[in-house]
Formats: sequence, C-alpha cells, structure tokens
Amino acid sequence: MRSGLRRAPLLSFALAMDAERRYDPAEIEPRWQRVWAEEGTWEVANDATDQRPASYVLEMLPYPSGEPHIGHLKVYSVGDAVAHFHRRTGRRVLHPMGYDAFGLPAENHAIATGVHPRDSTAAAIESFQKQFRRWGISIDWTREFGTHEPRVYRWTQWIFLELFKRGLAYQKQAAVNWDPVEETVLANEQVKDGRGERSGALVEVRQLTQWFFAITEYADRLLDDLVGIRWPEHVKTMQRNWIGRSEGAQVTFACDDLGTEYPVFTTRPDTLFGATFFVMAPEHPDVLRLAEGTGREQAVAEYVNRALIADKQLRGDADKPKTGVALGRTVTNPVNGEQLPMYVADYVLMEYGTGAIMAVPAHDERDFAFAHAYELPVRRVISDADPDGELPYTGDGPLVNCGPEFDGLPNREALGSIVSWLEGQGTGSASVNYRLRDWLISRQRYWGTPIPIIHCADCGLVPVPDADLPVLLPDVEDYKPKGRSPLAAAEDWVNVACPSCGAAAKRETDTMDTFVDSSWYFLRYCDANNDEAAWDPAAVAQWMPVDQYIGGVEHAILHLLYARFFTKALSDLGHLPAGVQEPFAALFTQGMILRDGDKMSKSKGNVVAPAPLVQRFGADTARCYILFIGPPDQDADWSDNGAEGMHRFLGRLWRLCAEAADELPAEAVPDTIGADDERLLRKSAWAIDKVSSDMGERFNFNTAIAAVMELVNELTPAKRGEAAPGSVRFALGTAASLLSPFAPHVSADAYHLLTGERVWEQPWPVADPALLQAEGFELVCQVNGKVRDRVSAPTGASRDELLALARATPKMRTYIDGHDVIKEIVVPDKLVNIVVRP
RNA sequence: GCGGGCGUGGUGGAAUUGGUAGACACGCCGGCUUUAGGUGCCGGUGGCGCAAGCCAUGGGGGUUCGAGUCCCUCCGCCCGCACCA
Repeated sequence: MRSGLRRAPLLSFALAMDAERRYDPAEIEPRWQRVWAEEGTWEVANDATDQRPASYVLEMLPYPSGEPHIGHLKVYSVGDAVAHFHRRTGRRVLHPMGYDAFGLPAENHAIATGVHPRDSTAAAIESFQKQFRRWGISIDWTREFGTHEPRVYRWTQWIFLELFKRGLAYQKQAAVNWDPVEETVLANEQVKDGRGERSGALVEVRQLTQWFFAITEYADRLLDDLVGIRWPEHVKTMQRNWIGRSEGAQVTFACDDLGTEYPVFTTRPDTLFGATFFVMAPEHPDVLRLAEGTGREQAVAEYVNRALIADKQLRGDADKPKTGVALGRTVTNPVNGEQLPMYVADYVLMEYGTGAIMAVPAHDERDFAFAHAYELPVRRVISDADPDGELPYTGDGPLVNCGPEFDGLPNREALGSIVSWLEGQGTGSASVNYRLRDWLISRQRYWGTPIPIIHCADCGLVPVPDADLPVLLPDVEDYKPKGRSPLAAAEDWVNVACPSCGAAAKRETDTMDTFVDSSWYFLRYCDANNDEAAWDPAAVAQWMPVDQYIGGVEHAILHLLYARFFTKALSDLGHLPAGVQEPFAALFTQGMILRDGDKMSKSKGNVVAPAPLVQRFGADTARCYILFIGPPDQDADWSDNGAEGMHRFLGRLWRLCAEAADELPAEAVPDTIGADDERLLRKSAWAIDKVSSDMGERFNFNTAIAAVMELVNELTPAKRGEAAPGSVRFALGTAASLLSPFAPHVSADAYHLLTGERVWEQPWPVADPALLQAEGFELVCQVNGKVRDRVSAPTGASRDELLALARATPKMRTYIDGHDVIKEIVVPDKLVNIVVRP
C-alpha cells in the first residue's frame, strides 16, 4: 500500500500510459525471431579450432503429415531448453532439424486422392517449418533436409550398397510377415500382437524373397554396449529382451530310419536324460518326409495344413491347449541311446532355434502339458527338496536318473559337464541363441528409397554403380500396391542394361523401409550439405555421438535399435571414427500429453492443436506450460486453465521488468545492503542453484520453472519492501535469465529492457555461495517424532545449543516436563527430536 | 506368466541422501483497485474440530527416535515381452 500511495499523480499517469504496454507476445515473439533469423544466431560451423566443448542436442525427426501436434511441441520444447542451456553453459551446440519424409501415410493419401506424395509431403513440411519458426525453436536451419530428397536418399542408397558389398545386406527367401491391408511385408519389429503396427490388420505368413540387413551379426555388441550409454533403464531392458540372448547347447538327435540328423537348441542340457519325446514345428521342412511310409502321412499333412493357416496370434497363446500328432518315427537321445517318439506340434516355432526341440516334460511346463495330453512318459531327472514333489519342476537340485557319471551332481554344475561330454562324442556343443532376427527392409510400396540393385540373368544381383546414384524414384500413374511394388509398373524405369555385362536386366522394384532413412539421418546433420560424400568423417568426429537425444518411448526398439546397428556397421566399414560405436550417448524419453486421461486422437475429437494455442497465448506460454505441467518423462493431462495461468505468470514477469526499466534507476546492487536486499539476493541465488541443478542433473523443468515463479513472487512492488533498485533489477534480470531456455522470447525482451543486453549471449548465472548459505533456519522441535514447535536458530549451532533452544519453548515444555527423556536426536541445521517415556 | 513403472488435496504436481507432507500452479472463496468487461493486486484454501488437538501420501503389517521415501504383503492402474525350448 505505502508505495502505491506515495506515488505522485504524475507517476500514476505514466502507469496508465504503461497499461497500453502490456505483455504482448504477438509483438515480442516475431521481433526476436527476426533478429535470430537475420543474424543466424543458432547456426554453428564445423570449426575444429573452436575450443568450446561440442554438444549435439537432437530431438527425433518428425514425420511430416498435416500439422504438428502437441507431442511435437513438447519434444521440441524439451530439446530447445537443453540446447539453450548447453549454449549458455559454454558449449557450442549443434541443434538441427529435418523430416522423415518417406512413408505410408503420404502414399495412402496419394492412392485416395491422386496427389503425388511429393506434393503432400512438401505441403506438410512447409507447415511444420512454419510452426517450428513460430515456436522460436533454436534450430540451425542451414542443415535442414528431408529424407525424401534425392540429394539425401542418394546416400541412403550408398549405405545400402556398402552393406551389400560386405554381405550385411542380402536377399533370401524366408517366411515373412505380410500385411494384407498395406500390401507389403513388415519387419518383425513392426508387428505387434500379430497385427501390422500401422494398419492393425492380422499379418499373414508368406514365403517370399526379400532384402534383409544382417542385424543379428551385431546382437552381442548391441547387447554389450548398452551398459555404456545413459539411457532410461526400461528402454535398455526392452532392447535386451528384444535381442533375447540365451545361452545353452546345440544337441544333435539322429533319426536312424532316414539317416537324418536334427539339431535342437536347449538352455537346459542338464535335463537331457529326462527327454522322453521330440517335437518339430509344423513349418519344419522335413516333417512330411518323416511321416512318409509310416501310415501317418494324412494325419500329419492335415495337422500341418491346419497349423499353417491358423491365426498366428491364436497359435501363440500359451494358454491354448497343446495339440500335435505323432510322426511315426523316433530319434536317438545322444546321452543314453533311447529312442524318442517324434511329434509335430504347433507349440514349437520354426523361427526360434532350429524348429525342433527335445521335450523334457518333468522340467518344462509346455512339454509337461503336451505329455499330459498325449499320455507320454514323464521322467524326473532333477531332485526337488521334496523328492516326490509336484512336476513339472523348473528349479535347481541334484541330478537323478542320469547314470552313475552324473547322478548327484548339482544340475547347474552338471550342465557344463554334459555339454563337454557331448562335445567329446561329437553330438553337441555350447551354443547361444537370439530372439532377434535379421531386419527385413524390403517394402512393396512406392514412397520410399529405391533399392539400388539391378537383377541380371547372367550376373545376378548387380549394384548400381556409384556414378549412377541416386536411383531416382520414377513417377507412376497408380500408387496402389497389387502384391508387388507400384514401381514395377514403370517399365521404362525397370528395364535397364546390366552395368556389368550390358545385357537386358531389370531394376529391383522394392523400396526400403523408412526406418533405414532414420537410421543415419543424425550423421548427415553433421555435414548436411556435402555433395561429395554422405559425410566427412572429420565432421562426424566433431559432433558424434549425439550428447542428448530426445523422443518418444514408442521408438524404444525399432528406431533406436536400428540406428545403433547402423552406427556399428558403418564404423566397422571405416566410414565413422572408430570411437563412434553408439549414436546416442544419452537418451531422454518424454511422456505423452493426454486429454482427460486419454490419448489425443482425431477420432475422439479431443485434440489440442498447438497452432491455435500459440496464436492465443504466444509460443513462450505454450512451451512453458507444456514443461510446467509435470515431469517431462511422464504422461501429463492437458488443461486449458493451466496455460492461462502460465500466460499470467509470463505477463507478470515481463511487466515487472518493463516497469523496473522505466521507473528504477539503472544502479548496481549497492555495497551495503539491507534486510530486503539480502532477502531478494538470497532468493535469486537459491533460484539460480535450483534451476541449474534441475536443468543439469535431471530434466525437472517443472520444478525449475516453479523456482523462477517463487523468485518473481518475491519481486512484486508490495513485497520488495525497502530493497534498493539495483537489487530489484538484479533479481528481475536473474529471473528473466533463468527462464530463457523455456521462454526465449519474453526472456530476451525483458532482459533487454532491463539491461540493454542479449540474454542468449550471457553466460549462465552462477550463484554466490555466500548467499546460498543461510545464516539462520527454523529449527523443527519434535517430541517422539511429532512436530510440536518451531523456533529460529542460527546456522551451524552446536548440538547442545539446539537442544537447549528446543527444550526451552513453552510448548515443548508441556510435552517434556514430568516425563523421562530417553533419547535426544539432533539433526544439525534441521531438527531436534526428544524421545520421552509416555 | 515374466520384466518395468506408477498410486500424495477438488486438479496437475512438489518433497536429491529416511528428518517440517502438500513447493509451484490450476480451481475455488473473500477483499481491494480499476474498468464497459476480461485484466491487475492482497489474503485464504488437505480433512475433522469452537479450540487445544486429532487424522491424513491405495489397504494391511514391519524396521526406526522419526517412513510418502526402506522391507513384507495385498489391491488397483499403465507399459513392454510372452508356447523363445
């Protein structure tokens, strides 16, 4: 009240005039964006002489479709905050942007409307560019590209050929996942619960010749190198599970009738003596041959046919009763010569291991269920604590029924001995199996990078010569896939001379999975305008690996695994500095923005679009609110009111700075300070410390922003008290400075009004340690662990002093007097707890 | 089934190592100023109770002087994998 009443009439008049100078993001934001664009503020050179540490901050590149949605606003708000913070803490920061521009939605749109995917993609990219600029994201736009541009996919093709030349890209016939809606094959990673990830259609298994990348060759390295990267533990776990390494043994069972041998993979060679039957997958190529001449032919053929056409998902259900039929043959158990009856059953999968298993019903639940259903013998070979305990028993114990050589050995020890024994006999060896399979990259679709291979009747698979790259995507009339790639219809394009022998030959018509494009785009940013090479290794050496990668957890397996594989393979091929083995040194996965607890989706009609939001409140408000709503790695529920609150806060900060710039003399913090000065300076130091640690050590932007709010709350004219103008200006400047990674425009404007300086050119503030050290604190006084009183006490007071203070207060006396004190606990600078006998 | 995460006011959330539960904000209530109105400013706001106080972090139990935090157990929600031999 006092300061308000003291104001002269002239000042109120000035205030009334100021009322028109309200916080106006529509004016502020474009003005600063223009400065940054004209000066190329966020551009960074590949300058090896720059002594500042390099920092590569990258958000997952967007798939350009329609308009950016709220998830884009979140990921780029998080990434931009990191980029700004890194810059202001003395690093030179690479923060680029591009577009994952090939893909099915644009192509499906083309099928529906006839609009070329190139045109719809260009339109989407334009609207993304517009929004990103409108949001004021600090991007080095000189490095921008789309993966659909020939100058980029030329190098995607080059990488393919490099992998091809080293045998890491190859063609094979295999049982593959066919999506009947998208009419293309899919990688295993793109099939969820037996359904195509995009279309939701049940996938069919087809035998087709397709292109693969040999990611399984890198299984162990992909597994081992997870320990060295700073990724969320659950993402690492998902990758480990996906790779699915298991150690065990390969054991060979011979079928003497046919003179054939069948290896099986088992993680439990210690149970080999307990094998009582043998099972093959319905897809196993020998199944029909085995049944031949046994009288079982028809039963087997019927079972196999039924299994092959059955729903893949239903078949995979572990609760489904076990079914199968006998093959009428036996195999020999190599450890004891027993003849084991052979079965075909759909609980054995062709894709894992060898497509055949030894069945040990006593110690495996699935084998037990099968044995139970078909009344097969069950033989215990591992003793339980209770020797007659229930079977199947999957725990550990000493071996029984395994012959004099192994009986009595603890099963885990016996495991090694049995494998050695098998090795000696030539019937088995230690072996490792993976769940991971090679990455199927062919797509029978139009809008992707053409595979640069020519099929020649004489020469076979011939790589397109480097001079002929890029193989440009031809224009076609009809984008609709008809069980083959739409490219096959472009006959002028398909028919070429073999580069090797000159004879008539045909181009490969499949395109690559778009995940191939996103497996190396982060390398291209390092040297985005290089026409001579995909990148200069020296440029890559300056920036890679990405210091902070940010994106959605939905890519935990697909993109993040493929990119790791590419990085290792390209490093092995000598195209990357040897030290670059991992693409992303640190990963942050942001949560989704929900609406009323639900995912936003057009069909639910609960979508919050960023554009109207930014239009209404400004980019700073939208960005800050989205960071303030909760910890960025968690899902968060959207609230319109919350955005309004953030807008009020930014307005208050801006107004306080503008008023201070007008009304308070531009003085420094005085040498001798009063209590109110000290309070503001201490609060400033506290906020600097809090924001710095929230930014640097964790990504707690919500609490960082809350700390700035607390600081600003101390700075309203009514709360400033007698603080000197210099102190107020310092504290306001600190608030603007601390907020700049989240709200770059209003911070720049407020800071400039206050100081005439550019906030983004200022080093990150450092708290004065003397001001962080409080000189007094509120001593919490407890009796039996319950708070009974609080008194002020000097920092660093001794144990006895604190006890004396606590015991002296009247309230404490009422709880202590007349009771025996059993124990006194003192936590320095915090609390005293006096334990009394009740 | 296996693995991981989560559960705190009317709401979003805070509480770095066990030490004042509910920072900051939304919403709501009251007041002031100004206005045509939004805006702005000040104060209040977990529940019960007149108060002293008691109760409160999904439920139950435990360890401890002290538990949102550690342990056991149960319930609920979310995510990933799943007949992987």
